[in-house]
Amino acid sequence: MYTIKEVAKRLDVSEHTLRFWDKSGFFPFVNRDKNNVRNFSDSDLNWVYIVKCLRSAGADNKAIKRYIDLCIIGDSTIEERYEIIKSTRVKAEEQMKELLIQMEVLDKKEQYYENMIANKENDKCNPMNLRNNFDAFLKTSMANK
Amino acid sequence: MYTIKEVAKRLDVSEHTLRFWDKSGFFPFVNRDKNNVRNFSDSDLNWVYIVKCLRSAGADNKAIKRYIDLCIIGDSTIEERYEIIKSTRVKAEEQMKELLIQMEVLDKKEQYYENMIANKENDKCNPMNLRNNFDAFLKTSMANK
DNA sequence: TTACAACTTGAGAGTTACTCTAAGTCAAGA
DNA sequence: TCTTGACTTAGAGTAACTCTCAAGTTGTAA
Repeated sequence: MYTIKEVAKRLDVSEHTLRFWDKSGFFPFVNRDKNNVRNFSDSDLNWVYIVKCLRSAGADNKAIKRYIDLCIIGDSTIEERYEIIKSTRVKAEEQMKELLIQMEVLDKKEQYYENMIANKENDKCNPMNLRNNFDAFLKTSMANK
Repeated sequence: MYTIKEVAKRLDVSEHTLRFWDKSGFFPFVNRDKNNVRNFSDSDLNWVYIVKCLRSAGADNKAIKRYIDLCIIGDSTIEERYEIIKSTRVKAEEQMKELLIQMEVLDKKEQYYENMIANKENDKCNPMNLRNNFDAFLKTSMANK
């Protein structure tokens, strides 16, 4: 059995978010002790992890709630649950593709700046570079006004 | 030259979001015509794309604004810009890793449901299955009350 | 020339999904 | 007994959109 703090730590989801998810009806099976404190079982932990996966793969909270409600209803809802999972998977794949392209763009930018910084270091004694630094200083001073 | 609509279409960012980004100071170079209509040049388009990359890679709007302000100041800010790009890249990589694991989880779920659905089809004439369907129907009826 | 359709604009309200704060309950240790 | 710390809820605050609306401009068709 796990407290909300332990679940937060294990699954890297904030306690705030876990309470918010609980309030949203995402954890219908989590028990409370006599002081109303949440007691997460191993299977609850698994459940929370599924919610996390769906969420960060791109499902919105409405879809997640729907999925959970369908799970509670039972076997007759398998097709719709399947559709929710499938469309979430598609969203995750789209995210991945976008991310891959965007990471390449960032890589190029990173390299560009690395070159700039390296050249600056090499040119420390170059009078033109001092001139550039002075221009940059002027611009900065003006921008800070 | 492109209108906001064309930019929205080309870069798959809504017009609303583009106006919001403009209001947030993300497009300091975009010109307007005599009727105050935005006129995006090719280099503006590129700029918007960089903003999009930074955003979906995980930079928040504050960091993006900072990055843009640094670009305007000029060469003296290269180090800080480099740090922003680098940390955004790290965020993108973390997102990727998470997404990969989560996609695997979704794949397994998807397969599980595919099996369930396939078995259901095969067992149409099995009396036990009819019994299960009836149970599911009862549960559904109760849940809908 | 007028009417309308299809654009654009900014202001500001609404939404989603957290994220944080305040005020309170409870149990264990000094 | 006091204090510390973990938990609780309700509700306010925030980020980043997302949408609605009234108003202005332009092109075309009657």
